[in-house]
Amino acid sequence: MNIVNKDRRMTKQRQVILERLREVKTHPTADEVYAMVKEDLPKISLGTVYRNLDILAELGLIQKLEMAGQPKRFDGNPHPHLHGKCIACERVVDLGPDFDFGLDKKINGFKVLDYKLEIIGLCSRCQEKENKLK
Amino acid sequence: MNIVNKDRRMTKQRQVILERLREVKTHPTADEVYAMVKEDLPKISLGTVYRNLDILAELGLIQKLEMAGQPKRFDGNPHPHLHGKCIACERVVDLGPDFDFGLDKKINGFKVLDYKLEIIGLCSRCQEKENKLK
DNA sequence: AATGATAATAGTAATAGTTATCAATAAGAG
DNA sequence: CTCTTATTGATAACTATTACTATTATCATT
Repeated sequence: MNIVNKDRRMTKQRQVILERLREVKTHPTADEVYAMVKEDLPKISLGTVYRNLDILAELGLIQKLEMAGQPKRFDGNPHPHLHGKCIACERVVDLGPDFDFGLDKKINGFKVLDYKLEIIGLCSRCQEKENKLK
Repeated sequence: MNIVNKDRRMTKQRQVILERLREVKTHPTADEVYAMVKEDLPKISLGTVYRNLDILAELGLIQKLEMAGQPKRFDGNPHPHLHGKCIACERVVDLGPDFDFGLDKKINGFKVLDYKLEIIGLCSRCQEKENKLK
């Protein structure tokens, strides 16, 4: 594993968290990751999960999604892409490549360095359900 | 006051919270609103502030800003507009009218009903400071 | 393979922000 | 003025997350 350097060690816990997160296309919360990983490592502690999710995000191996007013979610795919939050089923789904919002430009004198775009709506699955009810 | 209806009463507390929030161009947190309002109503409780901020937002008289990973902030201006979060001074500043992102369209089958755009960068004040240091 | 420095762990306490509970109070319709 | 009940202050509870600490495990160096 190439994430090992003088400051970081690859522990079993860190490895399993990363593997598990990569296997899955949902965007689990720390609690959900905890539940998933406990299947392999029943003795792992929740603090360890939080710590490692932060470290893995810091290393750029995963993504930390901070949705407004909700628990953070984690994405095994580290490449930036757009996320949609379904108001019906509460799932967070991938919507493909992010917009090129354009960084380093200015809006009203404010220098844009980064941005977070959160799409809220209905996933295709819930739209179908909605249509059947009519 | 026209906010009064069969379910809502205009209490002194609610009134002061609204007035105070309207006077100010910052985007205070619930705690900060609490401090501001206590000047007029020393006996008000924090719970009352939270409750009324929610109700006022629900009535469309103010805006609740849910920034990713930070305490909620409140805006006395209920009209949608873009906000920028300065990474240097931590202030939230108004950036003028929001983009017309386009609602009810679909992205990859996902029906867009709403969205939240959060700009992160440097406010003009902090850019000046930065330039002086060079 | 054994050693040693120290990163990481499990378990738990602590914190921040927010929401819920409830008896007492007060808005405002009649 | 009276009555209904929304609202309040005070406080407990709750959720998500971070901090603390003695013990354990990784891994570079022997």
